[in-house]
Amino acid sequence: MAQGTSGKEAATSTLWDRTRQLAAQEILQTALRLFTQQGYDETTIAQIAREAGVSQRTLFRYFGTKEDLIGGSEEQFVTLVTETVRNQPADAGAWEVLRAAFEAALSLHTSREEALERFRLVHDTDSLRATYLRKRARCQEELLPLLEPRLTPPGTDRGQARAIVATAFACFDAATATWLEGKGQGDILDLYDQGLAAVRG
Amino acid sequence: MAQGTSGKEAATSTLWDRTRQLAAQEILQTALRLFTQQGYDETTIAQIAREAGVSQRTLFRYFGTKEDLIGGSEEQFVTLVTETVRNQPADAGAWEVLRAAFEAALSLHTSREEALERFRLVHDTDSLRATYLRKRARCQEELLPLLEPRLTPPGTDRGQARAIVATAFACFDAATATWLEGKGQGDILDLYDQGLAAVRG
DNA sequence: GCCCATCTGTCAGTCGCTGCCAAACTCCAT
DNA sequence: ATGGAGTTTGGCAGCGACTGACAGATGGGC
Repeated sequence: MAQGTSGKEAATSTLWDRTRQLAAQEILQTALRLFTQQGYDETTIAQIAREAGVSQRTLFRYFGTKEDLIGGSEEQFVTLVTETVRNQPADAGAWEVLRAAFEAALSLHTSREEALERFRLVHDTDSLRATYLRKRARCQEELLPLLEPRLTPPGTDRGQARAIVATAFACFDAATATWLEGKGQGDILDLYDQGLAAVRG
Repeated sequence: MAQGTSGKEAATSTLWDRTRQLAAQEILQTALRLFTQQGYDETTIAQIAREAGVSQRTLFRYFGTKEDLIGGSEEQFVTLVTETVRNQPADAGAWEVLRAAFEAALSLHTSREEALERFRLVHDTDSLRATYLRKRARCQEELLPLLEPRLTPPGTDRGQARAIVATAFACFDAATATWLEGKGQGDILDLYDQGLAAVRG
């Protein structure tokens, strides 16, 4: 497909999978480059496929959706959040657990610059923002049963649990929005704490 | 286009506009009927246009997007919320004002059944849910400057204001979700109060 | 009745996305 | 290494949402 790989060190899996992974990476990098260069909506699948050296059909087999080309990180985000919550000590409260999950999720990004770029792309592109919000909503629903046993007043019902989770995510979103507005100044988690403090008096 | 209107009482505007409005209503009713009958994604624009007696092109001239066929109510929702907030007494606090806005928005629905049906459609259809969330986000941003002078601790900054607005909407969403889960039992506003109480408790 | 403005339908085209089929490829057994 | 089995790939045709352009119909003002 692309250049022949001269090196042939032993790999964990078959040569096929390695090629596959390489192709996926190539597609992803091309897509991200074009998105940041000329915008998401202005970049067509055809162009990405052409520049990545694959057919449109193959591209859609790797990533089922155009949004998936940038949404992979969101998928990671969701997975990491739920996983972190699951692995938290049993005596930790709901708010505490959620904060830890956000902290873990934020540590995914390699650099401030990369995080800023990606956040801005999602924040400014309507369709991407919509997809993110959708995934976030699903994540909240998944978190619900995990958090119910951690709620401090035992009389708390499902509806209230939902409100708590929704609030945590809302404050996280507000924090990232403010962080973006300030061009990446300060720490998102600090902004999250400040926002939550304002809410909970 | 459709049947000739035999009645010709004096109207506020020209006959043209009246015809226009009638056609729009016809399209809207047809769309809503088909959506609830066979689902949103399973209903094509072509089908709506055919059954409403207009061309696809005309349909798109009336409603720029398929989502607009059901999103009109959301547009109303957003408008009413911001307008209510704007007309609130100057000494009312942010939380108070937001609650009043939600209450006003909920009074839009004619009946519990209709509200239930529409909420469920938006809640269960991914694309519609995404569009609703997008509009909600824009609404939050518009509300921000209106609420900043109403925040009780004067040292509250923009980031914290954003968190408060986001939390209010999050709790409202949680309330509607819980309301839907309970098949419309109880009052959404009560659920909202309970959720917020759990958050701010 | 006539002209102008507006609206409407038709047509063609773009873009995201999917099903289908034949060719190319990797892998394994012989 | 050779053949067969299972995957993967690319090209093609097609669907559905949506848009621009053009020609024709329609209402309003004279």
